[in-house]
Amino acid sequence: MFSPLYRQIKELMMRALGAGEWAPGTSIPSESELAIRFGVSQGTVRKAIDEMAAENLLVRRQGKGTFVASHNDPRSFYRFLRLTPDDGSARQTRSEPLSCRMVAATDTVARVLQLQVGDPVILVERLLRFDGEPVVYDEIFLSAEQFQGLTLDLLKESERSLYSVFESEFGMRMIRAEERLRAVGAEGRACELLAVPEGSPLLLVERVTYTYGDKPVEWRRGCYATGNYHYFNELS
Amino acid sequence: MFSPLYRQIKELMMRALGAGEWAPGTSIPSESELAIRFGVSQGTVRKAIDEMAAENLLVRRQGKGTFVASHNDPRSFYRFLRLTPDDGSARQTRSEPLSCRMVAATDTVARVLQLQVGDPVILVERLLRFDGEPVVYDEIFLSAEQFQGLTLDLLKESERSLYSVFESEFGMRMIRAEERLRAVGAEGRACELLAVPEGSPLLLVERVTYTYGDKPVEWRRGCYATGNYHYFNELS
DNA sequence: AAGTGGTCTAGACCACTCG
DNA sequence: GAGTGGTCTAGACCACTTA
Repeated sequence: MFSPLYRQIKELMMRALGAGEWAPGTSIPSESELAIRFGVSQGTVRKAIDEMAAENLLVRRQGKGTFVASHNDPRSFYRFLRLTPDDGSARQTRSEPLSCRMVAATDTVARVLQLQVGDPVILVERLLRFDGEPVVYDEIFLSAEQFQGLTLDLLKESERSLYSVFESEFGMRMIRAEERLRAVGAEGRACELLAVPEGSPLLLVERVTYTYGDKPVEWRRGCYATGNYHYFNELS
Repeated sequence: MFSPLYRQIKELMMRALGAGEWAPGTSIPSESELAIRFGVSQGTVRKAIDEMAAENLLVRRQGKGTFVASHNDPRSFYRFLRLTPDDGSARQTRSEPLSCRMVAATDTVARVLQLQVGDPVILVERLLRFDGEPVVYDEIFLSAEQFQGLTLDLLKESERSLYSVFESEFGMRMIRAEERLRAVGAEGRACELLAVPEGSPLLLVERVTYTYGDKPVEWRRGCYATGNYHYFNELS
C-alpha cells in the first residue's frame, strides 16, 4: 500500500499528539526542526501540517508558530455547537450541569462507545442557556473508565465548556464528531427544563465524539428548542 | 491589500469558470499550460487548483486531468442532500415535481434572493421519495429572470436531480449552500404529501444556494419526515 | 511512450511577531 | 534582528491513464 512521505510524517505527528508529547494550547516544534527530526525537507513537513490544520488539529499563527488546538481556547469553547440565534446576534452561552451519575450501558450506548452491555458509564445531564434562556437539554454518556473521578461539583466549578474540562482534567481531547438530527415531540425532562409543552417539536441531535485514533468516547442526546434558534450548516 | 499570487490565479480561474470558459464535466487545461498562460510556476497554479478542489469546484483525476465539477455527474446527483436512512442501507432516490408556477416575491424571498418585493419568482413544489416512500416535501423559489422557460414538463422529463437540470438547461451552476434547520409541527400540504398527522414533528430545512460570485439563486423550504431517516453532519 | 496529476527537494525571499 | 510561518520557483522523479 503506497503512502506518500508527508502522510507518514502526519501519522508520526498524530501519534505524538495522541501520546501527549505536545500538549493542547502549546506550540509544536518549528517546521525546520521537524524536518530535521524526521529527516525530510521542510516542504514535506509543511504538507503534513497543512492537512492537520485543515482538520482543526493544529492552528498555525504566522510569526509565532504552530499550536495544538485546544478546547480551552476561548475561540473554540463551543466549537461543535451549531445552534445560532435567528437574528444572528451574539449570546452569552452558559452550561449548567444538572446531574452526574453512574449507569449501566444500554445496547445503544454500548454499541456506540464500543463497550459491553452493562458496562459502567457516566451519565451527565446538563442544560445550555443562551442569555439565560434554556435552549438545549443534553444527556451525555461517557465511558466510566476514562473519566474516573468526574463529579457534578467538578463540572459546576468550571466556567468553561465540557470539552475544556475533559481536556484539562482527563487528558481527553475531542477532535471530531458525527451528528444525526431528527425532529421529535417533546417529552419527559426536556419538556420541563426547556419549558415547552408536551409533544411540541424539538430538534433531536445525537452526537458521537471521537478522540485520536478514531476512538469514540462520548455519546450525546441533545434536545434543541428551535423556536428562536436554528442549527446552521454549510454545504459545498 | 496583500493577496498572494496563487489567490490571484484562483480568482482568474473562478472568473473563467463563471464566464463559462470551461464547461461542467469537461477538463481544464493542464497545470503546465495554465502556468504558461498566467506566467507563473506550475506550483503556484497547483496551489490555486488545490483550494478550488477542496471547495468541490474542481475534481482532480490523476493521469487524466482536472475537471469542472458537475451536477450531471452521477457521483454528485444529490450532493447537497444530507438525509440518510437510519439503517445505512442505500435507497433509490427519486424526485417527483408537483407544480411549477410564477408567484410574486414575498419579503423573505426578496431579501434572500436579493430581489424587490413583488418581483416575479418561480415556485416549484416537489416530493422526494426514497424507495417510493415520500420523505421530503420541498418548496423551491427561483429568480424568474434566470430560469425563464422552466416548466413542470421540463422537470418531469428528466431523470436527474434538479441542479442537474439547472446546470444543463440554464447554465446555472450551484456551488455552495447554507442550511438552517429547526423542528416544526406538520401542517398543510406537507401533512398530506408525507402522510403524517397534523402537528407531528418534521425537520424544516431552509436552504440558500449560491452560484459563482456568491450570488444567491435559490431559496428552498424543505420538510423532512425523519421517522426512519436522519440528517447527517460531520463536525471537526 | 507521452501526457497528466502527485510527491519531494532545496533555496530564495516575504510577512509577521517579539524582544 | 532573529525566528516563525507563508509564498514562489525550478527541477527531478513517481503514479496513473490512455493510446
